[in-house]
Amino acid sequence: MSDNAPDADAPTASESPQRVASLDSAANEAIELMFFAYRDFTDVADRILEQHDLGRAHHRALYFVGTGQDVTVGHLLDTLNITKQSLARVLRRLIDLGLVVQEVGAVDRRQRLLRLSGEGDALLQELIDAQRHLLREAFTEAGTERIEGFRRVMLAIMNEEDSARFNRRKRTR
Amino acid sequence: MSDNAPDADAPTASESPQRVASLDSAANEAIELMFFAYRDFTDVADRILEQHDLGRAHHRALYFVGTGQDVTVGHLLDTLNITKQSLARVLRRLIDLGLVVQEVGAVDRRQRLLRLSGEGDALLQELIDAQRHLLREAFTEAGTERIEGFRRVMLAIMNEEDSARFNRRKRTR
DNA sequence: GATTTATGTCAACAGTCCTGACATATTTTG
DNA sequence: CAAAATATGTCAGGACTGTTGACATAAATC
Repeated sequence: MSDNAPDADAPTASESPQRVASLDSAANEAIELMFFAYRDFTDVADRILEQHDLGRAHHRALYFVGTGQDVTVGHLLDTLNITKQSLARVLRRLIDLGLVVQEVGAVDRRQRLLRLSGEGDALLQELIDAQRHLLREAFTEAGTERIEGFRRVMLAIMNEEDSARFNRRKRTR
Repeated sequence: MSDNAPDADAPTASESPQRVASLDSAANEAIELMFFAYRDFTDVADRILEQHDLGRAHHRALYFVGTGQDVTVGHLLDTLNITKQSLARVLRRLIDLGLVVQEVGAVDRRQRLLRLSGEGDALLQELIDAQRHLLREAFTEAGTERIEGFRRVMLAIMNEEDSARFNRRKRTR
């Protein structure tokens, strides 16, 4: 049997059984953390959306239209990872409600540039405020020095495509 | 209650504008972190579920049946926050497929105690493995010393009911 | 001019969630 | 014990969001 005495600071590639086990149990716990935290995070927005008879799909479209610049239908399809038809239904509703407006692209006239109307922006801000408020309270409760740990882990959970997109979006703004 | 450095969460009169602003921008960023990380986290399970023609709802039911003990229909309704009808459909499918079995409660014979069959457990393990693997890699990539920050923030994002349930579940196992 | 690209739309189907009503068996309570 | 409460199951019907595949138009590109 191999010696598995607790070697708390063995820094090398040698993964001690304990270290792997604790990584596993942290990961097991994290499966549930993801479930419950995400549910409650979306719930605060859902409550607002309900009042406007909109769903999560509308929220997502509104969000990425409102926080991006020169967002086209194609960009949105890419970001949301849904089909044209799914998006079309959602976008149609938002446009009919006057929350999103379309403009013919200046450079490429096939494109439809999407942006929020005043009303659309007001709703989006309401949604963002609610989630931002929840997260701010969480950061304060957890201790602001823990934000970076949260942030790095969340980034690492994303696949490359998404973290790349994420950084691209961040840089752009 | 508070176990923090004096400076970490002094919510007193001295909230500097900078501090609030950086908290806000961290929270803004976190809105997107939640979206992308959760999507990619669920994606690894979705790919497996697809092969069995099951959806996320089945995954959740399977998960909480498999990781709990003496799980009843009522418990599941409570944990999942869905209606009886939604659960019934999902559970019916899992039972018909032989992944979940029911037993009449020993103490209360109105209850139906739910547990996984061998097949059900095998599938659940496959799902858990996939997500655990993703999370382990993320922890390693982010640095294991950051797990605690992630963990605390996620716990703080949850509402009280869920963090209480969460801790109850943990203790129970 | 032919092809590709960006967008829109139609039809049809699936999964998941909801509400409300009603039925049955069992336990608890007055 | 009879009545009320509880745990579960089921039916009807509606809403939202996602899918596939086909087809149409306008504009850009080769």
